[in-house]
Amino acid sequence: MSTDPVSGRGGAVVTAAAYENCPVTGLLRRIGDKWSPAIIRLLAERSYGFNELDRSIEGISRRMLTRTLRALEEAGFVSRTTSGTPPARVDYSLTELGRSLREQLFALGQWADAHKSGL
Amino acid sequence: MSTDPVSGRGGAVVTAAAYENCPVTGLLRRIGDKWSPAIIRLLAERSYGFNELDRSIEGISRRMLTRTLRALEEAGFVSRTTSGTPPARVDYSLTELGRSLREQLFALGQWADAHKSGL
DNA sequence: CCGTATCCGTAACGATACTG
DNA sequence: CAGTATCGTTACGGATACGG
Repeated sequence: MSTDPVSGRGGAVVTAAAYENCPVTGLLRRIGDKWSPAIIRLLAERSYGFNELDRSIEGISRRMLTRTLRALEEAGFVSRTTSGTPPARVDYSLTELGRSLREQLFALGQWADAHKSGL
Repeated sequence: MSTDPVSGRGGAVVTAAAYENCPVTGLLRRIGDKWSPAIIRLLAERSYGFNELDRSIEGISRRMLTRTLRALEEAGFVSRTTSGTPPARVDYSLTELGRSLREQLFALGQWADAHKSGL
């Protein structure tokens, strides 16, 4: 049985404790920020350097790029590997978990595209 | 071909215009707020009244319940039907689109449960 | 029973300048 | 190339009180 309130097996009341630990809610809040989808989408094809990502996502600031990458890394979706002395080269890529997540988002995208709602 | 940047067919650069119109991003930001998942989860089983929802979701305020319901209604996921004179009775339930979304979230929940990441 | 109005604190985000 | 530091603005969310 799932511990997930959103999976619908927690009784008739959504308790605060169960909701905080809900995997779906946690996931949605993590990738529901402004830039995570764009980063995941790009890294799905190949690995990127920092400035390269910056240039590839119109409108993002380096500050938010750093913060979002760190968050995705902490969640286990993105891996960061350093290489070389100055000029430093850093490689960002999706982990196995990240690629798995990406497939889920792709499926969600198929659905969203088919069911254009009030967006 | 999808217009969705996250679906991965928009070229090597994520433009601001394409990103704003991205169905996945829009969807994630809409249901990635604090209370939408809880509401959707409850309404998936049956329809609820306002105060009934309020009591069923521990920690939510009436203010946020109202705002979240309005947003979900505007997106087409929730329907709101009034009935009767004071004391007014209002029924909230999932639309067909909302039930469809719920299934997607359920699938996402299965995945999240199976791939416990750094939550 | 079903909300709205107001106020306030926190967190997200953006702009800019600076560093190894 | 790959970031950090600082500052200001805006969005999100909670508390409380009031009205239909």
